[in-house]
Amino acid sequence: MNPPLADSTQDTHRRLLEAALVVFANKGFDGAGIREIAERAKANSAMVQYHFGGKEGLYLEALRFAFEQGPKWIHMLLPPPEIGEPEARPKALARFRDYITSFLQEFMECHCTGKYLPLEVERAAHILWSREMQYPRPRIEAFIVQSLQPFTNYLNACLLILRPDLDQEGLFRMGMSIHAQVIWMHNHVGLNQLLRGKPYGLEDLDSLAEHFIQFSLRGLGIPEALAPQGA
Amino acid sequence: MNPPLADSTQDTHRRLLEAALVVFANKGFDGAGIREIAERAKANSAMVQYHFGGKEGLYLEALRFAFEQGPKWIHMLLPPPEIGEPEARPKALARFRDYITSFLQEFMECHCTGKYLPLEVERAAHILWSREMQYPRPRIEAFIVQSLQPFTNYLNACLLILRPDLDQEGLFRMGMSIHAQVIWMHNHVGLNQLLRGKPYGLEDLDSLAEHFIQFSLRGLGIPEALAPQGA
DNA sequence: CAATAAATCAAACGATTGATTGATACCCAG
DNA sequence: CTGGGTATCAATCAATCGTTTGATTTATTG
Repeated sequence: MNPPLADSTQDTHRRLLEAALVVFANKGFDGAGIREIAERAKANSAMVQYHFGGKEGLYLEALRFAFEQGPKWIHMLLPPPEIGEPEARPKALARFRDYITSFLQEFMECHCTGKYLPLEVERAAHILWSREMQYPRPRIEAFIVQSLQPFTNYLNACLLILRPDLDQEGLFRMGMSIHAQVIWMHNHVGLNQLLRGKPYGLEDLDSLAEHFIQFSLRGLGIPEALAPQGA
Repeated sequence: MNPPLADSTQDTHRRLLEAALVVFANKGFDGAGIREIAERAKANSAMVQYHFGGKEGLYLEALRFAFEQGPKWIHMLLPPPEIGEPEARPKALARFRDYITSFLQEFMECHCTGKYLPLEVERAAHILWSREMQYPRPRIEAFIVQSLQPFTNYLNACLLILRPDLDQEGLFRMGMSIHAQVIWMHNHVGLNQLLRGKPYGLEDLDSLAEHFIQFSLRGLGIPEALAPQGA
């Protein structure tokens, strides 16, 4: 079945996926043509039906493929502290710093250099991700929410300790204000470049992360939050 | 020429525009069909070529139409204070409050009730706006930046006074962190609803605006910013 | 090697796309 | 009424769409 398959078998499958990622990202679902995708993948257009059951199937698989890239890094972070844990507060503060930094770093590394995939493909994955986040295709919504769950959970766990006085709605709004900032970087690369004049690059990573951290900690109303380097 | 034209003449023109707004918003440029737009507008599909020179022309005009709705309210606000002006600081603070409040109010009123146009059309205008902001079509970029100029200018004028110590890049980042929050509300209505469980409505307007204002003022590092009601 | 299955391909299918055409209805000035 | 410009319409155009087909090549197995 799957494991012992030869090279070329899974090869066109994979090539189609990567090509689809790029073309779908550049032209959208309706704007992209199966023939163009197949041509870029150096495959026959009929292979789309053979491997994925059609254009829609290819799109879904490409999305799944793109979304797999995302939540990997968050599981590499130290877990946020539990509620009753000793030293919970400074730990939560450090985890919060890690979260913002890693989010920005992962995104910018993928966007500026191809970290996991060819640069073009990786960029396409980001574009598809953010596009579906804004206007999820029908039947994708549940998948989107599920893919975002690890992120919202991680941040929420930190906030729960940093601001134990807030109710659920208050926490949600804080999370919104914080996530909005980093996701803005993620979703509006082109617009940022237009407004700023020059694009952000890897060299801006540290200072940008520090800005978002400081702004958010102050916004959160956390008194102890001044040293640039957390534990 | 234009002024003395009869009813039905400009009528189909307008009907086509509104229908295009909705269909383009729902299905994107490539997903939308001329025939569907014409049918919704109760017009012949050939009228698209006659009035707008083709599908692309209709899309551009629909965008222009949608974008005209936007920058109206910002010119109704009191102008931000000049640099040397007396009382510049408290004035800038008040203008900042007005800006955030009006931004959110305008958007939510348009989204929840149709303020200027039929609700469906107005929602479509917002969708088109945010979509083009994220992935501007070729030849649209300049138009986008130009449409956003009044907003960035207004906020920047306030920040320039509230944080005169910051350099250009520092101001840009503050503007980013602030705008990201309110535009997040604007661009991710559906996602917010999914994550929160229930959608935001007009009844949340005041408390939401207050949250964004407080969070941003704290994030800005402004000492005097506590009273809910500004001058 | 032969045989079965999986994978690939060129070609063509029907449907739909945006655009075009030529005729028709309308309106206002002469 | 007549003439000319504007607006609308049904019908049609070539092109492209996603999909299907049937033959062919490639890989796997007995």
